[in-house]
Amino acid sequence: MSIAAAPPLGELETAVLDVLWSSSSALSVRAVLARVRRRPALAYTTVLTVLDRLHGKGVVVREKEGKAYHYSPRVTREEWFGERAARALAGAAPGHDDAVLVAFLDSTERVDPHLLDKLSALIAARRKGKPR
Amino acid sequence: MSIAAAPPLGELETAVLDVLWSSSSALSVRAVLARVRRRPALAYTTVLTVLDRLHGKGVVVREKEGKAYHYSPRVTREEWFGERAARALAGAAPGHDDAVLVAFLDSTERVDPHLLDKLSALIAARRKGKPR
DNA sequence: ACACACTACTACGCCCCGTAGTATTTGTGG
DNA sequence: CCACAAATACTACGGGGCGTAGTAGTGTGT
Repeated sequence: MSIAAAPPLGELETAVLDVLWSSSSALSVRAVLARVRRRPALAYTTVLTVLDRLHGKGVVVREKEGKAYHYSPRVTREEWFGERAARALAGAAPGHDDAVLVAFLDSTERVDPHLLDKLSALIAARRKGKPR
Repeated sequence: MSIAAAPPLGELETAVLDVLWSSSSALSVRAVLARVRRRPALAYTTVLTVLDRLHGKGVVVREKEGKAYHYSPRVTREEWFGERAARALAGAAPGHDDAVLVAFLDSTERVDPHLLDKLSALIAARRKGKPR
């Protein structure tokens, strides 16, 4: 479990989420506002709305800290992207042969040849780690 | 090369693309209309518009076949999904450590444990094939 | 040349997102 | 315990994409 559905996010939403990911602790609206560099600067309420929507989507959690809410991501950046990639791969075709995987490897290699090495290494390690 | 940016598609657009992928040959608007089962049935022009937009996005190609255009996907379903997954993985973090990959493997395993086996096998095969 | 089929252009409502103003609540200092 | 500042909640609006489709234009066969 972990991520429900990972809804597609807008550009500002992603930027805000990125700010949260970059912080080690939960942030208030004002803190997020200060860290999102935009020209011209966003209104306080704009950031509030974005955080609220993110909260509504279940992407971030919040808790009252004194008088203000502090927001933090519900999943790590790694989980977020990892989940996305896995979904893209698995959602390709339920009955799929290996073609999708081959295409995936092709694309991945094109982007960063080292990724494949890391992947196979990690898979191997995982097998050793929990050989069920 | 191959895919430019892979824009996000709507639900109907995906369905239409799916019809094209399911066909071995290029299809006319009417042919697509016949294969997209919807209740109530779509209008001819609706399918036309969707195909036109897909064409505008560079997702499908078309060529005149007699008096009508025949449409076909520009990339295979495998390339499409493979590219998506690769992008999701690589786009995670430019300076990324292995955490994203680990998360990716976790999610993948959760969805279909066999995928990991296939992946490592394919990577291994690829190394043999072109041991550059 | 004319009918008919196909394409191109135009349109409209809905929903999401960026953006932000206004109204309401709430914590805290005095 | 009350007023006030700060934060939140509610509301809004324009733009863009998408589902949906009507109407106008164009080409081809007979």
